[in-house]
Amino acid sequence: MTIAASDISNRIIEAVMAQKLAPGSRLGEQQLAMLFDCSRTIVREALTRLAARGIVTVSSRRGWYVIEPSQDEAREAFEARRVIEMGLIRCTTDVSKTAVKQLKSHLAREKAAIKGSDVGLRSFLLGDFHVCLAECLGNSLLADTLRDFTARTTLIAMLYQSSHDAAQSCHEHVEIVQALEKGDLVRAEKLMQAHIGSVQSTLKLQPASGDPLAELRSALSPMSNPASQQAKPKLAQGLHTSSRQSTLKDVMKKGRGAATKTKVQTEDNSTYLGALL
Amino acid sequence: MTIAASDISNRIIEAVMAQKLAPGSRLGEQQLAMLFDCSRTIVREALTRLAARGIVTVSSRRGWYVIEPSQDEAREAFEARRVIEMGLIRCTTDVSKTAVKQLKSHLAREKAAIKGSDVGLRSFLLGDFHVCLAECLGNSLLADTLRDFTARTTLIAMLYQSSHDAAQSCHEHVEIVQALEKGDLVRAEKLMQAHIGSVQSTLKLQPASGDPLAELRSALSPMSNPASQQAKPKLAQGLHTSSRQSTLKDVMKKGRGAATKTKVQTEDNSTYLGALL
DNA sequence: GAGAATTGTGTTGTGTTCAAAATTTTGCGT
DNA sequence: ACGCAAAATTTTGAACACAACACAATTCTC
Repeated sequence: MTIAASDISNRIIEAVMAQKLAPGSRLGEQQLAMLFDCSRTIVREALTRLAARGIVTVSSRRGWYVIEPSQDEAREAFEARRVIEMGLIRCTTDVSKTAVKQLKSHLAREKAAIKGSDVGLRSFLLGDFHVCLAECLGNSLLADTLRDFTARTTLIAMLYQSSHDAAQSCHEHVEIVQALEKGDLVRAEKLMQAHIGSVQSTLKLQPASGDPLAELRSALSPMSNPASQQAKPKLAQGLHTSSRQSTLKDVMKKGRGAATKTKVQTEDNSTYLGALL
Repeated sequence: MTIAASDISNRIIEAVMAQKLAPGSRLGEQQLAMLFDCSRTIVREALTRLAARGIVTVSSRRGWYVIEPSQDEAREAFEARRVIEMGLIRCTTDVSKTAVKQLKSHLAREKAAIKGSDVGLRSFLLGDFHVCLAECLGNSLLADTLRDFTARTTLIAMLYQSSHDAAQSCHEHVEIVQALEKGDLVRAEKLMQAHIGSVQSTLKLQPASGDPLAELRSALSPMSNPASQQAKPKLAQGLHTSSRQSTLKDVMKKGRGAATKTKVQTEDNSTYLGALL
């Protein structure tokens, strides 16, 4: 079977949740088309869907980019998640055995990922827990919504340099599941509120100061340890790059019709969007 | 300015909320393109967006249709709305003066529409109240989500022949706003729960019986008053129609390039998709 | 006359083309 | 070396053409 639009959008969502695509990353139609070996039409459909879900935006005749939520949007996203997840637990009457089993299985994977070295998988699983929770509580519609919102908050965490600890987050998940298993829904709700709040509180949100240079000033201030770099620039590195496109033009000039079947150097593309593979 | 994809999708959403597009309605790309005097490409983008939002589906090589939620999806949709709207009120600390003012203005429009004769406007406003509420409580992200969910429940109400009364619904809205104005959030939350529950409870959901013919049996049973027809077929009438397309083919055969600018008989199209105008 | 095969028609799926706009590069003058 | 302007390139926007498919109606066969 050939590549479908949903495959592409799913991969992009996953890459976002795995913090492999930073906010503001460029998603060129041509590059994605070459990466997935399909035509721009398919890519366009995938990106259009993602735009409707609020994960990417298109700037007219400039290109598609992963969203960069404003501070206000960040607040709304966290509030939305709090509303949904607390409401979900509140409207739950009882938690089935199979649900608990599934959740515990998920927790096991989280723990394994935290011990392991795959940072992307770790980030993905920590976010996916909330989606899984909604699914286990029997509402796939809310699960889908939460997936989008979780991807959004992941981006926010990247953008505002969240310093939240993975192990702590996982432990809070464990406690929530424990409360759910016991049927203590009130406690579960409180724990969830605290959990989301603790993630949100680690964001470095600037108090809307009158100084527009505040961000630059703090970013460019001399560091105590010059060897270790900040988190965000490291991630964005190699994603924004728009140089080294010598092959791109050559491939396109090759003629009509043949472009589709041409197996272009995937190695070269992986430099830009390898996060999706 | 020319027609944009968002215009089309907005119009479709509004038509759904106004019960002018029944579940299962066919949305032909060509028909919409002619109706909005644009190319299929634009229509396609609009429909793709709506598909991502769960309002329409595309059946491969058969066409685009307004969704027909299953009973399970109906349950999930109402539950999702309950979760979000109750959670929203629960997470609210105080309601601003301007918010109350906006809500009251909305209520006034609702009352006017109920006295008036525009059934579409009435239906739209009754649904839009919930979107407005989320917006007034300061979360446009949830407002957008609620818009989709509300459109969905509107379709469900059409599909399962909800017998809910508009005046009662409006009165319940009034009570909710009153509670919010007083700052009695606990009462507002309870009222909201009751409100959504009362709408949901009027649905004619079949108890999952072992008899697959139950629906047909009840639908085809002899009526006491043969003059008055059921609600749903009346609405769907003229929307599903696929005959009388004599002009469509002629227009398309007319030649290349001229199709875009051709002002085809809008009167004829309005027979099918006039709900969007 | 009933059923199967076939043809016809309409509709979406996908790739390609051309144009417009924005960005980057290049070149020139100071 | 710097700034500015113009050209070249990239990239999306939109239209279009054709292929693939589904459904309906017709015809053919038994």
